[in-house]
Amino acid sequence: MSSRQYVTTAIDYPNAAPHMGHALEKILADVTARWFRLRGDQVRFQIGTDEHGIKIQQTAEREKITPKQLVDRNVPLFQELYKRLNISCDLFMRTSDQQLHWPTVTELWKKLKKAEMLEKRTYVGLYCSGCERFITKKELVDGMCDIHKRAPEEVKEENWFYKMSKDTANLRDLLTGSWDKEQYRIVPKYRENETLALLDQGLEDVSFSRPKSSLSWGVPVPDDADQVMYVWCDALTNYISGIGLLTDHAQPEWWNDAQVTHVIGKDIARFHALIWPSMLKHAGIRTPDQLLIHGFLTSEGEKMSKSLGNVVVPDDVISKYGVDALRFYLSHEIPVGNDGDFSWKRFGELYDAKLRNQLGNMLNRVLVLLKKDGGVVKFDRANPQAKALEAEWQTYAKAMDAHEVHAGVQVVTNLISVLNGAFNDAAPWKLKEDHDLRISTLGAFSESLRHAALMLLPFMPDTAQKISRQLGVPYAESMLEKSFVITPQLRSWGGAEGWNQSGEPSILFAPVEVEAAK
RNA sequence: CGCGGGGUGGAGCAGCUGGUAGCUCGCCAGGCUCAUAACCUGGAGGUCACAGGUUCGAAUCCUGUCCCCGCAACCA
Repeated sequence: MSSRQYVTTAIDYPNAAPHMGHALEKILADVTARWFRLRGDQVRFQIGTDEHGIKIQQTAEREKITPKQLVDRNVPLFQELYKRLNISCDLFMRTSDQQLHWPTVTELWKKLKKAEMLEKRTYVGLYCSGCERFITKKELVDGMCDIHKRAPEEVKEENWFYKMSKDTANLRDLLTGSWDKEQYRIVPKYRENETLALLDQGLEDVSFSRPKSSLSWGVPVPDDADQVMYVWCDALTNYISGIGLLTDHAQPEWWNDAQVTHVIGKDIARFHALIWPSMLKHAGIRTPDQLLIHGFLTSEGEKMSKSLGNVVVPDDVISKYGVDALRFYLSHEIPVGNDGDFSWKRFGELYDAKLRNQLGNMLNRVLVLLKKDGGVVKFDRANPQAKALEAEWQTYAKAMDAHEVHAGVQVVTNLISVLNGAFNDAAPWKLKEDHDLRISTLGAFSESLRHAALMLLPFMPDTAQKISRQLGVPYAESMLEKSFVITPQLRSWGGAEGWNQSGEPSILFAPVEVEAAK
């Protein structure tokens, strides 16, 4: 296990406001990054925006502003959302950043050219003015664009092409075995088959640039004033421009001596699995280690779309239920890789059942009784719960290491459920005569809750801290720092040193009014 | 034969490196009363889409069939 971790997400395309899908990816990546830190790894975590391209250019034209003005207006929407979501990134990289991003991109292009992977060709394609893009022969129905019912025109243009077809065999080796001793793995495993199927068909060379006349908003191709880079060399490169590779301010330790994890959506898996490692390899840079692929979100069982009017804005959810409830929902409900659904009804159910009635109430039951007895935290070293917790920690860590986030969070919800049952059996409120037994019983439950809070730290950092504060755990104030580590000591029974007094109980998750059905 | 995902008790889902079918909500009956009208226990309810096959044994692997949904239109 590497002790240095570099985690990235896909960079978002800011030609519209962010929605729930963006939140899903960042939260998944953040949970991963936080888990790495908590287990003691050194972590660098980067997100950002992909700001170039034809769509941005067109949207800007429509709104009669410059592309620069458009992105400068929209990018803060993303940055503010991620701040609210508690995304613990170290850098937010913008591809329009000419100081940080462009030098690496330009240098990478030069290297690929020197490696003879780039070649200028005349591209002849069928252009549909309705789609405003080139379409393939396969998409034609009776020689017409099926969407706009009109015949496309044949258009020629000069493009730089990247000779990816040469790497078909190498990439298969990389993904299934190794290529020059380097390995690149897709998680979850079943997503790998999709990519391998593409390899079976043989890879085609990919277009890497556009004439300036059709795309002006982007990074200029070096030594070719008429061409602007297309998305691949520009956007993918953010992962290494963020750490300055190929420049004089490079921090190569975050690439060469780290485990590199790219967190992305299933739609762009093929580019990250194929083009990206190929580019790196030919530029003399090692390939990444793993691709963590998540699915898409539907809204109330249907595809999220503006025309259906069911696009869920993360801010609405946060305002109503709080950030941690959203982080919990997305972590708990959606197995990594699978598609998931956002439903207000389900959200409310989960909030009430798991967070309010189970977790919040459990904490309150213990602390209120404890307070009546003066809040002294004292418990026996030997306790049946200690053994059980050890097993829970193992299951939890195993799930988290395997990026099975939903399984990890379920370890905690199960634990809380078991505690509620055990609390009923122990019935400390009935132990009126036996003061010592009452204290040690309540102490043991407090200790179990301390562990639960530690396990919740990657998913719901603020809540984890609130619980710890209410319990009066001495390390509560420092547990949100990036340097905080869940040591073997901390995860052992009675591992919180100097803890002997509980804090003030308060409501963790308040009831939320459910609006009448519309 | 485009690619892919899925069909599991009333609803929504997990399980799918094979061995008595789990979870949340809802329903019924008890218990408790420390707690956020919260908590706990028990129960009713499923031939795990269908048909074959492999196996001592399949929701879980293989083959075929039937449905549903994504990807090509803002959108991860």
